[in-house]
Amino acid sequence: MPELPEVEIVRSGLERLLSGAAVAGIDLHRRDVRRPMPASLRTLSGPVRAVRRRAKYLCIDLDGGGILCHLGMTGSWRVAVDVRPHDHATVRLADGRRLVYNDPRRFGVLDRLRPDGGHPDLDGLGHEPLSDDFTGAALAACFADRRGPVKPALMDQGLVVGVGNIYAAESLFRAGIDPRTPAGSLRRPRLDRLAHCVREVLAEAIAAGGSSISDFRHAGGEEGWFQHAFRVYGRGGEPCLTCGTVLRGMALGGRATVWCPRCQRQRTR
DNA sequence: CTCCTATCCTGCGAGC
DNA sequence: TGCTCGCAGGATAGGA
Repeated sequence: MPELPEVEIVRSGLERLLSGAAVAGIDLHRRDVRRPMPASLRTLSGPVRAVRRRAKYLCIDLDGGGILCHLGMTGSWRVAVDVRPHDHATVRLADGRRLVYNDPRRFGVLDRLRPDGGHPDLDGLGHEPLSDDFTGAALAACFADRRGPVKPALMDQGLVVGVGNIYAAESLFRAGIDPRTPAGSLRRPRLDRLAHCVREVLAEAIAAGGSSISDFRHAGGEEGWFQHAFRVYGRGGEPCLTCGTVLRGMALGGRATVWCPRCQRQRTR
């Protein structure tokens, strides 16, 4: 479910829900998700100062710390009026509402932020693709000496954050770049284009409310619409919507990858 | 370093 | 209808 656009939509939903709210306490319903959830989370309380996103992480800032959350593949937050399987933690608000973290596969992370809002998981992350410093020049510096394919490089959170399997495929299609192209072989004009296309695809996805695959929903239960705009993701064997060529698929870096052999090239011709 | 694979876990759809 | 298999938005450890 969650790549940068989906996490950003969750963030803005939580921001709206938590604006002016205060945390009364946190209940943990099991010991761990992907990692152990620290017992010190239970002692957090007080007014919500901010709801931030960094990479695919959510940060709920409270005085003296806060909550760090990564949604993994299947994490979600909802205002609970019921109890469901895989509810792993409950944030009790002072007004009586209960905000519940649910995560069937338990690939997510819930941890406590330091009082300064930092966390070891937030160190060593790469460029935010929607920030001004995300340019072809930045990509050139990241990709230098990388001989592996560009798609896994684009998904490496130490280089560029927030881009996962869907948006990597869609961005490379839009940029006309074959996902197998050695990252370090790409030159400036194409990297400028790639940076531009990544930014454009992510921004459009946010505007469309994200991509609802199987279970992604907004905090209010609405679906996103960007899944209807996919040009290549999940379309292996089907015709390219631009040129009609049959889209090709193979695993890259262990992830399903689809591209158009005609529209996407390793070199410009 | 870089790169590749396997792994964590549950749910769902395809195919038999 | 009911079963098994493969695969899924992510991240990381371990080996080559």
